[in-house]
Amino acid sequence: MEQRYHPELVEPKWQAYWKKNQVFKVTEDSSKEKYYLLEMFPYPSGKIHIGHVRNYTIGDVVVRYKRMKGFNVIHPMGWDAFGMPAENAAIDNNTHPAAWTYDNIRAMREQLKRMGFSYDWDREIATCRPEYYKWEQWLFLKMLEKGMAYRKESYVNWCEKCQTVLANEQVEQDKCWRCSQTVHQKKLWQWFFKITDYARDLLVHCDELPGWPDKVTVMQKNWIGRSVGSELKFKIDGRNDDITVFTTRPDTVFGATFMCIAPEHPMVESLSKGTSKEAEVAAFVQKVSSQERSAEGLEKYEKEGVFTGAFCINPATLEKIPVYTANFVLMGYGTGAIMSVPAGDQRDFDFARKYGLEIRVVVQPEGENFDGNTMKEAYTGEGLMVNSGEFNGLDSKKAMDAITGWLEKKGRGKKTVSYRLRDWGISRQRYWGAPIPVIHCPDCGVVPVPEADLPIKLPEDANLLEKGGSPLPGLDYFAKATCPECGRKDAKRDTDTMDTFVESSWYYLRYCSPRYDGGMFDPEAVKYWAPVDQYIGGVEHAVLHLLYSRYFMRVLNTLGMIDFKEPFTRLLTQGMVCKETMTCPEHGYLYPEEAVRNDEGKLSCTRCKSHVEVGRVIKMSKSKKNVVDPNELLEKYGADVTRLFSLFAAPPERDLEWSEDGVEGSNRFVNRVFRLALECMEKFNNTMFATGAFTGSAFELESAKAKELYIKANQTIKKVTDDIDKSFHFNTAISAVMELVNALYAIDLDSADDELKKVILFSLENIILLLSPILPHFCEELFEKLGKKGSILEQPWPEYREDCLETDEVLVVVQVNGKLRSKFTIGAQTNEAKIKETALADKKIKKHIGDKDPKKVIIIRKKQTLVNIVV
RNA sequence: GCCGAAGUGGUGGAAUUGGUAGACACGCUAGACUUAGGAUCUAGUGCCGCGAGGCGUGGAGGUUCAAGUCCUCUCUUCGGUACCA
Repeated sequence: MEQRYHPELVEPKWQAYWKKNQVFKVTEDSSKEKYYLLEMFPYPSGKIHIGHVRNYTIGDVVVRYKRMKGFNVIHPMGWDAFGMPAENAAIDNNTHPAAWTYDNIRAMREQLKRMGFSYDWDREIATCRPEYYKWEQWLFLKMLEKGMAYRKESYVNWCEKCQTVLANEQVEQDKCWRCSQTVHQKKLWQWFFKITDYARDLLVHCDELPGWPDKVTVMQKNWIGRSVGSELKFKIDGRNDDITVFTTRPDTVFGATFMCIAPEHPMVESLSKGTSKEAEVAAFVQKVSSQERSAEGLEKYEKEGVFTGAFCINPATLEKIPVYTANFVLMGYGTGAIMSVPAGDQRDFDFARKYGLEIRVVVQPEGENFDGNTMKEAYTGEGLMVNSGEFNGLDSKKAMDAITGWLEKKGRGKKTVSYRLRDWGISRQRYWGAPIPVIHCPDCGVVPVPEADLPIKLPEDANLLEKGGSPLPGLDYFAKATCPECGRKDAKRDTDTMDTFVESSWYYLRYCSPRYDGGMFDPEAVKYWAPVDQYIGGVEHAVLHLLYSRYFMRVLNTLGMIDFKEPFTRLLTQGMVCKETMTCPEHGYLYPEEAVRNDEGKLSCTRCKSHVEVGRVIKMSKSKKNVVDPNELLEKYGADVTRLFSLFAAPPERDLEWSEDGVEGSNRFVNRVFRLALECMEKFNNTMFATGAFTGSAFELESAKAKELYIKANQTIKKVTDDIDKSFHFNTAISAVMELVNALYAIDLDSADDELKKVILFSLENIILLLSPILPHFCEELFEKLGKKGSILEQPWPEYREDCLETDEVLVVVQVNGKLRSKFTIGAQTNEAKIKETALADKKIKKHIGDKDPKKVIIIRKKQTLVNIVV
C-alpha cells in the first residue's frame, strides 16, 4: 500500500460532504451562545493571493475552533464590489465593469471554496447589487433628513484629462497615476457625512476597546487629533467685525505681532478690498489654489504670504497688527486663522524674519534673557512670562488659563477643543458606485428621492468613456429626472456616486439578514448576531475603514436602529504578506513568473530579455505585480498544506516576507501524521479501537513510558487550546502538535503493550482533533478512517486533565554565579533542603565552586526548578 | 519632525509573570534502506576552541543571585502622520 496522503482526492470529497450536509449554514438559535467572526471582505480583483489565504485561514481556524467549543458561529463572506479598478479594467479589456466584477467574483468564490473555508455561502453579498445599495441610499436619505449629511463646496484632487476626482493615494508626485497629467485642486459641490459630530465620542471610546491592538487605537486617536486650546477674537481695525483664531498657546498672545489667515479664508477678499494690496492678494490666492496641498506638495513650497492691507487689534496688547494671508495656514483646521507669535513658533519665526516683522519674546526659561533681534530660532517650550502686562513672572503653563479667562471676561476669548478630523466627503465623480439618491431641481433645489423610488439603479450597461470620467452625466435616461416636489421635467439627477467606504461601513450588519427586504437589516437578526466578536483584516485599514464603521454604528445607534456603538469587539490586524518587486526598463513592474534567471544567473525579463531590477520588499499588491497566486501551491500540495504553511510561517500579526522555502516541511508533517495513523490502524487490533483510548488519570498508568506520553498529550491539548484561544499564535500551536507527533514516532509500536497503545490512541485522536481547524479535509479523512461517524465538526474540542500536566520528576538546573553548570532530575515533591544538598554534591558543581564557600543559594521552583549558587 | 512597532543561528521563528536562549521547522552534514530518490528513517548542526572552556538576543551602560525580557542612552529597519497653530 502506498502510504501517502492524496489531497486531490480527499479535499473535493469533504468539500462535497460539507456542501451536501450544509454544515456551515447557520441560523439564530437562542439556546446557544453566538460568535460572529468576520474577515474583511475582498475587493474582487480577479484572483485571491497569498495575503487573502493567510487572512482567511486565520479566521477559518478560529471559526472551526469556536464551533467545536459549542458556539453558534456565523462566518460570512462577500464582495466589496464597487470601485475604480473595475472601470480601468473595463477600458483596458474592452469589457464592462459589471461583467468584469461578476466574472471575478465567480473565479474568486471558486478559489475560496477550494481552500475549504467554512463560509455560510447563503449569506454572500456583493455591494454592487441594487438589493444591497438600495439600503445604503435609504440610509443616506435618513441622514439627510436628520442633518447628518450635507452638501458644501470643497476642494478635490482633479485630473482634467480623465475628468475625474482622484483619491490622495491616486496622486503620484503631483501627477495622475493613470495619465500622468498634473493634478490640481478643484472646487466642487460635494456631499459630506458629519462624522465630526462624533469626534469626541469616537475618541473617548478608543480607550474602551480592549480587544483592539493599541497600535490601531493610537492611530485612530492621532487621526481624530484632539487639541485643547482657546479661540481668541481679534477685532478688525476700522471695522465692526472680528477674526477668530484658534491657538493651543493662549499664554503667548502678548507676543502675537501679526496674524495669518488661510488663502481660502472667506474674509481674505473683503480685507484686501479697496487697499493697495488687492491685486497682489488676489494673485497670491490664485497661485496658492493651484498648488498641490498633499504631503509631497508641501515640501516643495516655501512658506510665503502677502500682507492683506488690513490690520487687526491684538486683544491683549491692544496694538494694531498686520493681517497676512499665508500658504501654510490651513482652512480646514481650527478657524483657518492664526495669531502669529514668532518668538514661540518656528513657522511664525521664519515668516517674521522673511518679512521683517517684530519678534517679541513673551515666554522664556528661568534665567534666560532672549532677544527677539538676535534669536536664532523660536523658543517653543514653557517658562516664565515676560512682556505680558499683569501676567509677567507667571509660569507660562498657568498663564494659559489665566489669560484665556482674562480675555473671556472682556468677551474676547474662550477655552475650546479642536479636532483634526474632518467631515467625510463621500461624493465621487465616478461611474462604478452607488448613486447618490437626490435630484437637483431648478426651482426646488436639492430634493431627496422619495423612498418608494429606491433603489436608484446604476445603469449596468453604460459604456465607459475612452478618456475616463463618469458616463453618468451624459446618460439622459439616467441623468434627466422629474422633480418629485414640483414635477418639473428638466430636473437633474445627482450623477455622483458614493465613496466605496460607505458600502464597507455596514456590510457586516447586512450579513445578519442578507436577503431581508424590509430595511437595511432585520432588527431581530442583528440583535442576535451583532456586534462582530472577532474581526480580522489588514492593518492598512486601521484608520479609514475602521473609523467609518465605528461612525456608522453611532449613526444607526442615534437613529435608534441598533443598541450598540462599537461594531468590532475584538480586532486582529494581521501582518502584511510582502515580496520584492521586480521591474524591467521596458515593461515596468513584472510578475514573479516574468523574470527568469539567464545563463549568467542574472534575472531577465521573459519578454524583452532586458535586465530585471529587484526592488524593495513591499506588501503584495496587484498594481506592483509582486503577487503570489496560491494556485500553484494548491495544485502541488492541496488546500490543507497551504493553510498549514501560511500559519506556520509566522504569528498572524507579524509581517511576512513570502518565501516557499519550508512548505515541504509542512507537507512532510501532514504525511507523517498520515502514516502514523495508518500504522496504528495496521498494528493495533480491532479491540483496541472498540475499547477506545485511555482517558483516565495519569496515576492509573503502570508504565513510565505511557505516563510520560499521556502527560505530553495533555500538555499539547492545553498548549494548542491556549495558543488558539488567547493569542492566535497558530505557529506555536502547530509546533506543539509536531512535538507530540515526534514523541509518537520515537515509540516502537511493535513492542508497545496494550496500556501504551491506549495512550497512543488517545494521543492520535487528539492530534486529529487539534489539527482539524487547520487541516479540515485531512482530519475529516483520518477521523473517518479511524472508524468514527459523522463530521469532525460535530466533535467537541478536546479537554485536558488539569492533574495530568506534570510529571512526578522535575529537572533541576544548577547555576553557579548565574551560569549554567549542571542539571539533574529529582522527584517533584523533594524539599528545598534536599535539592540544595543534591546540587552542592554534584561533581560538576563542586568543580566550579572549588574550595570557596557558597555565599548564598537561591532556589526557584516556578515553571523551572533552578538552583543558583553564589560564591 | 512627531507617533507606533520591530531588531534573536545560514533562514522562518520559539522563550506567558526576569529563571536552561535558539522549541518547532527550513537548510546543511553524515549515515541507513533502496534499481533509483526531490520518498522515508537515524544522528549532528549558534559562534570560537583539539580540549577544558569562553563568547553570544542591533550597540553602549545600568539594576539584579539571575536580563532577549526591566531602566537610561544610542543605531538601524518598517508602518502611520505631516505646515494641526
